Amino acid sequence: MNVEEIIKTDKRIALDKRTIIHLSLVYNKVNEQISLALKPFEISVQQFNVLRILRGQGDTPANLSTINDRMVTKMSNTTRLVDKLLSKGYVSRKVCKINRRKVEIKITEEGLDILKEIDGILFETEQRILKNFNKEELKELNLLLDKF
Amino acid sequence: MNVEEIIKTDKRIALDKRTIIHLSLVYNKVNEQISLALKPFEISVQQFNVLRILRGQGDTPANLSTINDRMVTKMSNTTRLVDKLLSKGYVSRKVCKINRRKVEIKITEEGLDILKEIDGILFETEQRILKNFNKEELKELNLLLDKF
DNA sequence: ATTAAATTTTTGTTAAATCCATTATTAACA
DNA sequence: TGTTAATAATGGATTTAACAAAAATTTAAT
Repeated sequence: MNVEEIIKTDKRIALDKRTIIHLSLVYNKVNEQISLALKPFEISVQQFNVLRILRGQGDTPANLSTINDRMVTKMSNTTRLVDKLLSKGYVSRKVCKINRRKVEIKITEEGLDILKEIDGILFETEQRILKNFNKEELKELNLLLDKF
Repeated sequence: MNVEEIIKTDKRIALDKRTIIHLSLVYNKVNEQISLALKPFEISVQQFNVLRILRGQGDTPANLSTINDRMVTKMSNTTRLVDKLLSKGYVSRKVCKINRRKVEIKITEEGLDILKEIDGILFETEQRILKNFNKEELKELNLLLDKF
């Protein structure tokens, strides 16, 4: 991916600016491919992420703020994201007995099933996205990303 | 930024998966800071990008597909993005005489003025976002991003 | 010249994100 | 205990995005 070519400019862009544009372009591209991979399952990247978080929780039910924390997204949205997953039968929700302000959200068997299906496709997609990298380069990239 | 810490997991994540999650986290963080910097100007990142593209065009007016090309976003949105900028007086739009399907979009003086204002703030924001990088690291990062 | 095809932009519809206020419950504490 | 503050989640209103289809115009083809 060549930044200047994509945004069709002949001017030299300052390294800082270029880095941030570069990052956006790459993220867009990656996101596009992942959305596409999820499309047959009629699930959005966000919904998928919530499911993944819930699976990660094991038997411990998660409440909305926990999900929200792990998501870097806005709470008000998370409520409705969970609504969507609920209506698809992928999660269950009930009020927490100990603290009735909280809700306990758990992934259902159906949720686990669809995640299992998605896992394979997603793995392939990730491989494809990263096909030009060797292991060392990936490590290096992760180290650099840590600096943000 | 430590991935495992942010998404609060103790499991080891495969390098490929980790890279992609890492990228999303970084992008989100960056985007958040830039949106915040633009907020006082009541302009969205997308709108700002359009303005920047138009400034890059100099006197050559751009049509919608040109803008769209340089944006990695969907066309149907671009029309309405330009509508917004038009209503704020930052761009002008008229039908192209030679090919009446096309529109000619140009940035106005007001548009240039606000861009000039934003430039400074954005520069600071970029510096802040990248404060942990030295020049070599940025170059390295850009090289790695090219591999996507 | 007439019709079909392609290009460029717009519009309608629906879904998703964002902002801000509100409700419900619990915690703090004078 | 009663009052205020803090926390957790929800809901309404508005923007923005995504998808599909339509409208307007030009190009190509017979």
